[in-house]
Amino acid sequence: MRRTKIAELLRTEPIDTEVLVKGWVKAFRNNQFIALNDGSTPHNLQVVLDFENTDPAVTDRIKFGAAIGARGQLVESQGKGQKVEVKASEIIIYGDCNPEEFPLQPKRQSPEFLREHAHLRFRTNTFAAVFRIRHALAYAIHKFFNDKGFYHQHTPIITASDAEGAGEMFQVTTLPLHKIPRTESDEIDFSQDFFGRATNLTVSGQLEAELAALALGEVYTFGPTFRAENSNTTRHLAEFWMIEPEVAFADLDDNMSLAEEMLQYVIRYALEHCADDLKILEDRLIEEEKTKPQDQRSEMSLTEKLRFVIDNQFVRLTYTEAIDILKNSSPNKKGKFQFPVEGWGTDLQSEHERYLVEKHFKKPVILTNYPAAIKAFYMRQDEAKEGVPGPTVAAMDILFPGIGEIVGGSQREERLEKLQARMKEMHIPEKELYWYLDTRRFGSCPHAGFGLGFERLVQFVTGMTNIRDVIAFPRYPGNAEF
RNA sequence: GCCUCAUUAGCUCAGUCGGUUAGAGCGGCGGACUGUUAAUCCGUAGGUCCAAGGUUCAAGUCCUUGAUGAGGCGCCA
Repeated sequence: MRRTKIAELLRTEPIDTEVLVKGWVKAFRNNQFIALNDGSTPHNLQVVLDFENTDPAVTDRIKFGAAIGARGQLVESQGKGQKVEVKASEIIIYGDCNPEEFPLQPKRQSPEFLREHAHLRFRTNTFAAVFRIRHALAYAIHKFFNDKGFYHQHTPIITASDAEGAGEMFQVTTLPLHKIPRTESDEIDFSQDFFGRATNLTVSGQLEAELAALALGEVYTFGPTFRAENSNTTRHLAEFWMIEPEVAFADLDDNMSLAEEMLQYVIRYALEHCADDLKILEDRLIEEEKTKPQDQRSEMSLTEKLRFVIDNQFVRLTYTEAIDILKNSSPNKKGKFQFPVEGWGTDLQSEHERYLVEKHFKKPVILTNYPAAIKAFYMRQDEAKEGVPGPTVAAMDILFPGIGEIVGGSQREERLEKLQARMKEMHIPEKELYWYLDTRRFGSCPHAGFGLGFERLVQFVTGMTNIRDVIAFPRYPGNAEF
């Protein structure tokens, strides 16, 4: 007999048919009622035993966490709480689960504890919901771009360029670490290394994506990204997944519109396809809120927050305008900011970004046209503008409540001379990036793109406050377990 | 990397001013009940108080150092 998934069974409700279900025991009540979950849905199926006619050797093995199968008649439930249930005629034990040794318990456990048991946390309602939503978001991203005519590109994970300036890199080598070969001038002799040169794990697929965009028109990457920064926060990982669209013949406005449309699309997709999982996470957050003092509770529930983002346009304003708002803000005047807003030219602190997003506008904000001095070499240089004290670039950062920067992007500098001048200023060796500059030499055109931190998106949609809880096996300083 | 806080039973946590035998809820185990919904009821076991050193007649409690975890900041997606 073929196994029916619980999701399908609950969807079609084939009453009075013989079914076979398989899953993990979530609860065993009254020696009689098994709550069974197989991961296909957050909902459990109730399996009812005829306890008087079931071998005690079998019932003794029906423990929280055990893997079992149940064959029987699907019938209308006599109890409240579920429409249907399976009257079991046979129970198959696949895998026992000793409750004295199993770290999980049928009760709330802290995210910190579960993180230490990340190999088992999929079994919890919360994490099962998170990882189903993570999948749905990944799928929605591919669907969004595919339906718009974008081509998914796989960019290299091992790269020889260390000129991207996006952060510290992990070195990749096969040289023996206990006996590193040296040149005559006592430098590490990378000519003996696997690739014949120094290599690293990628910090961004952008530069390669640009090459593809300048032929295929509209492309995106969706791959792992590595940063060897010693970051200890709730929104940084050493290994994370990033989506990087790149569009030919697009300017900064097109870029912002694409990012906004994509974010709203995928959030709407989650609301439409993951309602039950979102409900679990929303209820979890409501419970958590109860432990907080009144003034620290959030005004909106999780789904209200998500609806709000898809129903409202993001605010677009320039860095220069943001500085004005911040300078005149009451926390700045009252000296409430830990870092007072000095003036034009310095980067915004996260408390400033949070003020703009969470207090002033109360919605996602796109900040644009940052000072050139604080942004990357490849961003397009703006024309001088009245009221703007210094040179700016066509950059944009999308800031979300609670998460901060979820997207960072720009229109790219397509003019060869301007790009070369900028690289010289920032001491980026042209020689290493000859291939990047070639796109500006041969058929260059205006183009733009951005990077979306996938885990930050998953964080926002699931309401998980720590980024380490939205990726199965997080990598961060001092931790590469599992 | 910097700052703050934490570490007590399997889990979540309480432990007063340093005082004699370290507690609760949940979970586990045993039993009762048998249409339950994190079932309920009764009983029961369970402790290297993070580690090392120090102060003291006396340390879970105070001090020092370290480890681990959390939150904030920086780096950024």
